[in-house]
Amino acid sequence: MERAGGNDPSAGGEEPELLSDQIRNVLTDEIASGALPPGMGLDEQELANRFGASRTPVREALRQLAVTGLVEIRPRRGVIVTQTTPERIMEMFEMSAEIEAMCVRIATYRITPIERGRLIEMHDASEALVQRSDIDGYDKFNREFHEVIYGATHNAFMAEQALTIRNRLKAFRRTQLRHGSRLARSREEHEAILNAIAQGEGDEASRRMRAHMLNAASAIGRYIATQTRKDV
Amino acid sequence: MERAGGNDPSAGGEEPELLSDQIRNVLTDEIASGALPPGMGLDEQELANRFGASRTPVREALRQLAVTGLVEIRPRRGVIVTQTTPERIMEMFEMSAEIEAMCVRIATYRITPIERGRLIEMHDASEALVQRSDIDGYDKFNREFHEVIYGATHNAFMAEQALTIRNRLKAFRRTQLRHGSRLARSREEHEAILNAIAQGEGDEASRRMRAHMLNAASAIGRYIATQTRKDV
DNA sequence: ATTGGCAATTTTGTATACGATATTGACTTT
DNA sequence: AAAGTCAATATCGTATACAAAATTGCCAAT
Repeated sequence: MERAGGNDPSAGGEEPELLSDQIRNVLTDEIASGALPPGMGLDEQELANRFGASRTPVREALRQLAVTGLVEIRPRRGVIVTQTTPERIMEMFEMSAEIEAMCVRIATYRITPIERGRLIEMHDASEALVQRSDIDGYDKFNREFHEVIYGATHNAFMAEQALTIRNRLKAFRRTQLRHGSRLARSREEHEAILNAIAQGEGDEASRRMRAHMLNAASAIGRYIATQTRKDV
Repeated sequence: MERAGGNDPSAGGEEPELLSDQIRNVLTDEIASGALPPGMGLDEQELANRFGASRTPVREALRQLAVTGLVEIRPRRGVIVTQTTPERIMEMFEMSAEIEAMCVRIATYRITPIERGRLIEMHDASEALVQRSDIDGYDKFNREFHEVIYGATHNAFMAEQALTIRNRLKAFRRTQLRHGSRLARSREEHEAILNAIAQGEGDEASRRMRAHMLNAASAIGRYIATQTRKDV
């Protein structure tokens, strides 16, 4: 999606940060983090006051979030944080798993030695994180690991889409790797994937990636099943 | 993307059509159809005059289109229709092919007899369209055919995403099936896919779908390669 | 003739204003 | 007492107003 869902203040061009963009980014984070829970109504004037701005940039931000699906706009009835049912969350996780599987399959056939080297290097370094049970550190590594794979598809559009979907799931992945055991398992799965890549077995890498993603998702799924029951 | 890129005036709820939504839909179509060519600047006041509205709803529409990637906003420097390079178009086609392949694979394992019956029925009816060389008719059938497959994944989120990507490629698929021969070939490929589905061979259906999509894309690719060279 | 800088103009980004629709609460009626 | 109706209020959608930044055109200087 271009620089869309974009928290992308990089891109050398040195573009000015518009108020509406800042507001959009803050709201994105707050929704993803759960600070603004699903179903909560978002009053334009109220948000405007909070940000010290007028309704105009707030409105623009909300409209953009609606395209992403983060909020829902009912004409003349206000904006609410999208209520995501457990079923839909599971659908999103499945989609995410399939996308990752797709990416790794293509990446297997196109990855360069340099990229593969970087993956292996990152993977090696991750062992220390597991032993330290450094959850936040592993989380960061994990994200980068998957992003390198996106890049190795050498299809920028695909990489963007994959990242967009992954980001969209961030809100629900929050509670994910909170067990050290999952950390170690995750790393083993990464290794299995890397082996398949090294042997040029795209389909096998794809299957292992799908399993990897669904393993991660199932833990969350059990949590969500109990957690979101309240507002369904 | 929810009801995002959404020309979706259905959804029983009977929501009022906002000016900003109407403008967004019109602009979407005009960009997709090429009436607003890539690189063209979009002046807010000018558009407002054209639609007999003020700048406010026009701005909201443009901001939403930017999220989709149809237009590009350079802060304080105006809005232009996104310049899509031939490379990127090919990337989008590849992504589309992979998504379709992914969907049909999952659909193979989950499709209901009723859904399969509908696919076969549509496929049978399409023979007449081929013989008549009814390109527009076949185009419509083709879209529905693929949408039924999306639905058969029984993953609404996946179906939405697939449709969003497909719609986004509409602009570049315009010149596609302009040869009767491609029409017949397309139908044969559909049949091969249906056979794989019938036998429960998800991976095979997936491969055939990928080939089907890439066949369609390659014809366009050759066209685009010559056509878009002007503005690169 | 070309390039550099400056002023005028245009256009964007944000703020404010206004009309219309939905929501809320009280009151009446059964 | 419960339900329906109507008025008051609040909030949304759009229009207009204003300030800041970028583009454009002109003039001068090399």
